[in-house]
Amino acid sequence: MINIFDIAKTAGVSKTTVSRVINNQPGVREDTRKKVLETIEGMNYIPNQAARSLVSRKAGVIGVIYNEFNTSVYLELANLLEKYASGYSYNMVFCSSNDDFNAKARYVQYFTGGAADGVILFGSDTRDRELVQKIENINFPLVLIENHFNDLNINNIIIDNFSGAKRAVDYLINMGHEKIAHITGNLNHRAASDRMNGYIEALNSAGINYNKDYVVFTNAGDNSGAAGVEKLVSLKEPPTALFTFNDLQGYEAVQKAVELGVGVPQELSVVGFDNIYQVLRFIPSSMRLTSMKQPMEKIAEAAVKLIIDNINDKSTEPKVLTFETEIYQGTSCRPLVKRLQSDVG
Amino acid sequence: MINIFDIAKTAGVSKTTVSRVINNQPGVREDTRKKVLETIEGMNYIPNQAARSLVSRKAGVIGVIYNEFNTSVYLELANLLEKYASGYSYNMVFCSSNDDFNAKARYVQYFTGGAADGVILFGSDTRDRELVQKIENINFPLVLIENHFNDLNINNIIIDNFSGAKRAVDYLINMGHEKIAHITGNLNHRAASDRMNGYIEALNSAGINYNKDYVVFTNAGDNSGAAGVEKLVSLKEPPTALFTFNDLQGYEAVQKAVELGVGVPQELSVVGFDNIYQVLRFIPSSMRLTSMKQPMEKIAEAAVKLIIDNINDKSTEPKVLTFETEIYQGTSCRPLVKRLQSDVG
DNA sequence: CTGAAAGCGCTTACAG
DNA sequence: CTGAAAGCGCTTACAG
Repeated sequence: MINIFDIAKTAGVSKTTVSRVINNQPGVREDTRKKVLETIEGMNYIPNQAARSLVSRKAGVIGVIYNEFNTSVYLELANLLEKYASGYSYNMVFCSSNDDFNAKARYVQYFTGGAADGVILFGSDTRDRELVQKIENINFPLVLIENHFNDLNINNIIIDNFSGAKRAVDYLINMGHEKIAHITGNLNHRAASDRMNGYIEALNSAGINYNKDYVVFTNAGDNSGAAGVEKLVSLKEPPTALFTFNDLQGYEAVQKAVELGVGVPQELSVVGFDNIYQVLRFIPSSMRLTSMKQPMEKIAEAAVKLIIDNINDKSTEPKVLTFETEIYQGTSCRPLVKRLQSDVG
Repeated sequence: MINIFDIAKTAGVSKTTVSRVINNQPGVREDTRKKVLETIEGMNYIPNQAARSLVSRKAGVIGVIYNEFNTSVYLELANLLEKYASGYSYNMVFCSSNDDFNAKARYVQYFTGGAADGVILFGSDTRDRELVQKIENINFPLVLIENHFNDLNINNIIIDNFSGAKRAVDYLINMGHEKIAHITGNLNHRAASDRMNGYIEALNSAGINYNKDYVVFTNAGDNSGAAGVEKLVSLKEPPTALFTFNDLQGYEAVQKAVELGVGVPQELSVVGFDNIYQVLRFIPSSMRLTSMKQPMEKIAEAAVKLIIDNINDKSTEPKVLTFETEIYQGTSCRPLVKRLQSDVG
């Protein structure tokens, strides 16, 4: 393997000069620089990353840990993170723990051992607490995205699920709906309980009574949206609108409702959460679910800024940034008023 | 930052002994090992990755470069690569070039500079040639997946698009179809021309004449499937079956055909390529496209094995491994024979 | 503008 | 079973 000394010898200069050229530092005569660059090019020299970061004490890398690479709104986030990091001349590298705690611990050790200058931990997993604490113990730059260790006082970027859910249900209420159902996620997860509470708050604010028949508790697993809507439409007084914990349940609910002869949006308006369609936009579909959309660009920008600030000054106070969702109006909702009028008329 | 010397001093042993413990090497008395481990734990010590790889000349890392993280069948591949690498005690780290050549060059430099022991370059991009050659010049372990620099003699894992396409069209022929159309991809790309040639070969083998009206040339862009099928169904003698370059076109074609009053599969059978549904399986849909499926597990396993073999022995001859696709039978095809019989009856 | 020397934090022979 | 010493390939003061 060819190293900086080989280049120095061939170019007839010192290692120091080669180093200056590699790092684009000033104080090298133009012809010297040129000669060195030619030698580097000619000998296919690539500076050793390990040696560089060992001595400079920085890797120029931000590490991102995912639980899994899957088709979700957070896949888009990866590309955006890279884009913003690139603007700060940082490399952004990703890994997937494949939902294996040991693998995640391995990647944390890898990054915190100096392979990265900071770590972004993405996604919610209560088992992460121990790892998060380890990272904090060594005062290693860290940003969480969508995680909830509120007691830990760390950089965290979160989505305002409560307000988003309230806004979703307000949207339905403003369309004249009062019989509004909710299919929950796993209420042990913060996102699910927040969305559930937003649903309740919207009803309360509008003076609509909470009807326990209209709330279907699920763990957000496969088929939970379909099973949920099946229960709801079989009620004596079925709801005219439905807010689901996420889009998967929303799409499932739409499909199942139609199968059962309940038209969407004619007889049932549906609002989901996440607007996953932005990831799936290439899949043609006649139905576009109305949903709450997360501001991915802003999230990526903030995450990168936060981690870099933390890298540059390790004594900064941790920040918690909250982002609001906005409604995407698809084709799965319609005002209730008009139907009542035409029924009367 | 606390280092191996701090641990050695506190534990009352030498750095060498600490190193042995860190690396699980034999030749350390059990109580010594225990004492060292406790010291490491108590002082939150994490070995410096840069120093380790500088001296050991290995990173324990395989780098994977994507053009972009997006919702495709190759997203699943990422998780599988991690899984297999993990089995060999390698970390698998990923990066996205965001389709920016400079960014890709930066990541190549990063990995080949010692941040990784080998690189897997994923996806087809003719601009990659220069980078591939650079990596080859320094004899750095490299595996391409689905790329086609046939002249370069490098490790490559490819899908047999020709045979796959032939098999797809054979499937339609065996159902009694003869009027079989094809919507192409961008024929400048190897995958597209191979699939096109497989289509032709299937027709030839069955003694069916090539009908140029049945072939719609596209660049596989948005709406190419919809536009293609629109042309086809307006022919005097419209085809009874369609093979599309990929699933996106397939799904588009199905939807557009139905919109135009052409039932799928009643009046038109459609076969796609890639079986992207395995990535999208959570999206409920009443239609499941029949498609050619790539053996992702085998591809991931082979890629990891190939790169590790190359890391362990840099003088091995490059291998080109070809994988066959298999048909996934969805609900978008049906035999022509039955319809003819019922038409007659 | 250029270079000699020290040192980053480890692992690896080597010696005992 | 344990440790002293050399050295991996760089960058960073420092000196000139």
